[in-house]
Amino acid sequence: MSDVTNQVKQFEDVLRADGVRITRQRTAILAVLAEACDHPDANELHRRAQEIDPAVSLATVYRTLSVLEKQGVVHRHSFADTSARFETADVPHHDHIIDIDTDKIIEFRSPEIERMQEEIAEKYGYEILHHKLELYCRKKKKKKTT
Amino acid sequence: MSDVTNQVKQFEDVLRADGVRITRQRTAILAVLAEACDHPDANELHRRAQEIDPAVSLATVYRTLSVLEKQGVVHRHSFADTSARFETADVPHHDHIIDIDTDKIIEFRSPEIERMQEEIAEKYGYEILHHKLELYCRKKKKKKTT
DNA sequence: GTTTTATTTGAGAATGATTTGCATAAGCAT
DNA sequence: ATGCTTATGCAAATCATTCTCAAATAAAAC
Repeated sequence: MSDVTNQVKQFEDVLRADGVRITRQRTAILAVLAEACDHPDANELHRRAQEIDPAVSLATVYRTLSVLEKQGVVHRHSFADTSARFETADVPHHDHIIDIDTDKIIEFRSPEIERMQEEIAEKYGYEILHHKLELYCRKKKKKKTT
Repeated sequence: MSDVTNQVKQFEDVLRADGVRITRQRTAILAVLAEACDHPDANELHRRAQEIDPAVSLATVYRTLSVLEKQGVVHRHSFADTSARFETADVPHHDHIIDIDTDKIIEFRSPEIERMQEEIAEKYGYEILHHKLELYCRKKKKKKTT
């Protein structure tokens, strides 16, 4: 059984455990999310989901994404774009470098930064539920600048 | 001369230096931004600007905010809300703790975290143009939980 | 201070993303 | 299979934001 199929099953278990019904369209959307290695927006997810099952409407994509976000299965991002972008929440937490020229997104982890975040929150009497760290960057030129 | 008046003049100088015209409505919007200690959205800025000068339309607020952002006079944020929120860029850079229960926003600085961000970007061959660090938090209970 | 000229403005229409109402379809516990 | 409840599709509604265009007005030139 492929990783994707397996992951979809895992997601479905999480949902079922919370009384969320597993429908054809939700399975299709979960499959798309599981195999996406980028950060697609609702429209793109809709396009991809329809390749698996044409009976998926855009409204359902939006509704499903909200459900999945509430269940903690996906994360919603709003980078520089106007539309929200999504990714599965199963991978270990990471933050993002956004290449402002190419829109390419690089994921990175920094346990040290996260430790410091905890310290800061602690200082103000808060606990962190989640956080967002985005570095908007440009490739460094090696020699002469353009 | 009040701090606010003074700051508005400073902003105007920056704009003029770039050939941006100083209009009644822009002055009003700058004044509102200068005295705002929260992070208002365009609608709220519009409401406040109209108290100073009723001849400020919402479209102009949006247009002006775009100009000001381009000039580096304001920063645009998109926290959990749907609408963008703004603050003047004159204060030293800082990041935000967002209280998810009360929506209250606390500003903090961490030169150490910023140093680490630089290291990470460097590792990938990038230079950071700007960044965004947001901690979505909840107040810690002292004793028993609710 | 008046004229010139390019910008800026207000009002509302247009857009794009996301949500919602409602009648129908379909999960899932029994 | 049956019934109850939730999910779906479609289209209309919302929300934030941008755009169009004629009229107003800064700043520059006289």
